[in-house]
Amino acid sequence: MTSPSRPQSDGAENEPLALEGFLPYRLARAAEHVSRQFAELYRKRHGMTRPEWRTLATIGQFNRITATEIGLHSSMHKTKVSRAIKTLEERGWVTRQADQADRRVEHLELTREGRNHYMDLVQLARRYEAKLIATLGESNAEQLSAGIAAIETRLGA
Amino acid sequence: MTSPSRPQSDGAENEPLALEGFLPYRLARAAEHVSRQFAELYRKRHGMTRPEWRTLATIGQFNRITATEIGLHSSMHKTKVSRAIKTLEERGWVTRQADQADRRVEHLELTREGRNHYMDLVQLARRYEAKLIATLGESNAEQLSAGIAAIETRLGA
DNA sequence: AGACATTCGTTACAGACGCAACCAACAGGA
DNA sequence: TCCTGTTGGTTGCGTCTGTAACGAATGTCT
Repeated sequence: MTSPSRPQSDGAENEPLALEGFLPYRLARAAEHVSRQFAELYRKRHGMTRPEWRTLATIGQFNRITATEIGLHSSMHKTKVSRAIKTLEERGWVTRQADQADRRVEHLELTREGRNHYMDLVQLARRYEAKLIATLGESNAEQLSAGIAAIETRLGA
Repeated sequence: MTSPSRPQSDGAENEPLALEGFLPYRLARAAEHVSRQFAELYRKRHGMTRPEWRTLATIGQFNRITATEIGLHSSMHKTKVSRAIKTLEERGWVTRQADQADRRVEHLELTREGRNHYMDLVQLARRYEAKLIATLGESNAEQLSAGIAAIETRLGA
């Protein structure tokens, strides 16, 4: 197994990189696959885009929330949030309420119709997640979750 | 612990979904963070975009390859690949060679300058990956890798 | 040969994206 | 009060993206 002409500790510095084994690439690919698959579900059923789904999910989770807070909680740029809110409002799923103390702020809530969609969407999400975990296997899913958790921990820093 | 009014197996069907605990969201967020962080490195150093990095990495890995094969290997849409090749060619990092047998096909190779950038890029990638793994901790990184592997296994299906 | 389907790669187009600039509103100090 | 800086949210603009359509070349079947 020894290879005198090239030390094993070399790290193969002059050899090509295997993209398929490169962790950032693998992570991106896996995430995109899952995202696409799930997005296809709510797109077909509710005609929503990814920013819209995240926005609706966040408002539904907190009942009453501002645009800035949505961005923070769902990791979206404020322009994405702004545009998602606009279309959700035009669709009659979300209402804006001016803040009396600070007139820059608008509080967002779901309409009855918006809440109906939200509740259906939550079921859809739970079913997809359960199916995903079942497909991967409980053990693999837990490893994945632990790995992501490590990244999340470093996200603040 | 019993709760007669709502069975425990209910799965909290009528309760809001915590976005921050939803696996597809967590995966997407983690991947985007890592991608952004790494992209910042090769953007600053080589002025490359993500599709360009993947394209260069794939050509470098195989020495001689066609556009379609690049798309397959790097999980990119053919229009992305086509545009990335175009800019890399304009930059003088990639050359095209017509296939004699099938004139639809073009074989791509790196120029000397392209290979220089590629080799530097590979070092950059290896360093980033090593730093990432060190940051997460070997154990967490291995769990992440195993979780991703489970998704990759299901990617063919 | 001829007709039809498929493949390789490019491009026109419409939609989505983020950056930067912006307006309106607040906050704080002089 | 005035001046300056900050914050919430929107919008203009250039860029990137995927869909669909395309031209050219090849393969296949009759």
